[in-house]
Amino acid sequence: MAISSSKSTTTVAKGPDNHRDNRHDNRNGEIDFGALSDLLGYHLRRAQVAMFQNFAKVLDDWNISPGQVGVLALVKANSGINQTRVGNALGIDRSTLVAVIDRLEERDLVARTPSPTDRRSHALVLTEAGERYLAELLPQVREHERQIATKLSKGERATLIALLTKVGAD
Amino acid sequence: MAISSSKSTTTVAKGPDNHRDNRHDNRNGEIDFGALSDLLGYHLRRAQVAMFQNFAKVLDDWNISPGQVGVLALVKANSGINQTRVGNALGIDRSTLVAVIDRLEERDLVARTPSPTDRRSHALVLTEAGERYLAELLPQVREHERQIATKLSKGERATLIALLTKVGAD
DNA sequence: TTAGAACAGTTGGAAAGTCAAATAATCTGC
DNA sequence: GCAGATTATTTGACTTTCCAACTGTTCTAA
Repeated sequence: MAISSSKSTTTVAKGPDNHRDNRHDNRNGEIDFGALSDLLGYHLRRAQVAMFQNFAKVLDDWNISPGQVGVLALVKANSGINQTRVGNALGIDRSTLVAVIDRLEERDLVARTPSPTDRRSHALVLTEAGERYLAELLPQVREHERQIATKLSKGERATLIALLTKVGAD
Repeated sequence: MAISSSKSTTTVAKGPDNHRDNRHDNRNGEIDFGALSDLLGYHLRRAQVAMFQNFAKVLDDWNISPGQVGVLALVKANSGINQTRVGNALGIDRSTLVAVIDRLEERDLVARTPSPTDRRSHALVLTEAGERYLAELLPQVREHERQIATKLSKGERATLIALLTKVGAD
């Protein structure tokens, strides 16, 4: 466990009752990450937070989330794909996708067209506006990736993606 | 993210290399990942999804989320810490933390005690029950980590954490 | 051929996340 | 000493995510 927060007992309650004797004065000192510092899940989350914040900064004007970019890119590359397959590819529950696609449809970027072969499913396609929007969006997404990539060497980035793929494989 | 104690067989959003779901609807075969396949953000999300699903499987009985584990571990290691500092340490917005701690407080795992030095803030502490709960919980969290770690060599795991730390650094 | 299993999409309920704004307490600079 | 800035928490509106349950459609096996 990490660096001890050396300030421990300086301000332990002077009141009559201080049975909580493990309380530290934690206003200014270093935080002890305790069990967290060796957990992969914790570091994964921190990296994702940094990633998301940079995405939000670079794509501030675009009114779009990383998940929506995923949907647009996937529908572009697989025109006519259905919602369940999009969800599987992105690791998103199909029920989640309903509202996401609702919003993209409201913005006229994606359309639900009737599948020619299965009346249960919708064939998703990009609209003309969606094609144009994505064409202008992708360079910004790549700029975001480029900014994150400055934190790593080229080899490190490749290694990271390879290791993440191993962890992500089902 | 609702971890809730769902005993039922969870409908897992399958990964790109899982071909079992094409039993009767093979029309569209392979998915083209288009612009996504080279995006770090995409691979980060896939890894996190896999991580989360294993967490949910191993800690199914515990009715707790990864974020709640983070709060408990941090409060344990920094007794008396305030909410803002917990949020900063975990990369969670302070407003998000309000409801998270509300729930932990309802379950009598954490208590908001008055800070002896600042009447604006709450000094967070584990309750007795919270101490016991965390002591039993942590071995399960480590088992979850161990299962994920089987996908990587020991060196790969260390490399991955080091690279994620670089990406996550402010 | 048809009953039942499997599947696609949707809805509803909840947790977890964002940001903006409000309130209250503390700190700072003159 | 006090006005103004800053800080800590909370609330509210919203998005994203999950699961469970439901409708309607398609497939499969007796």
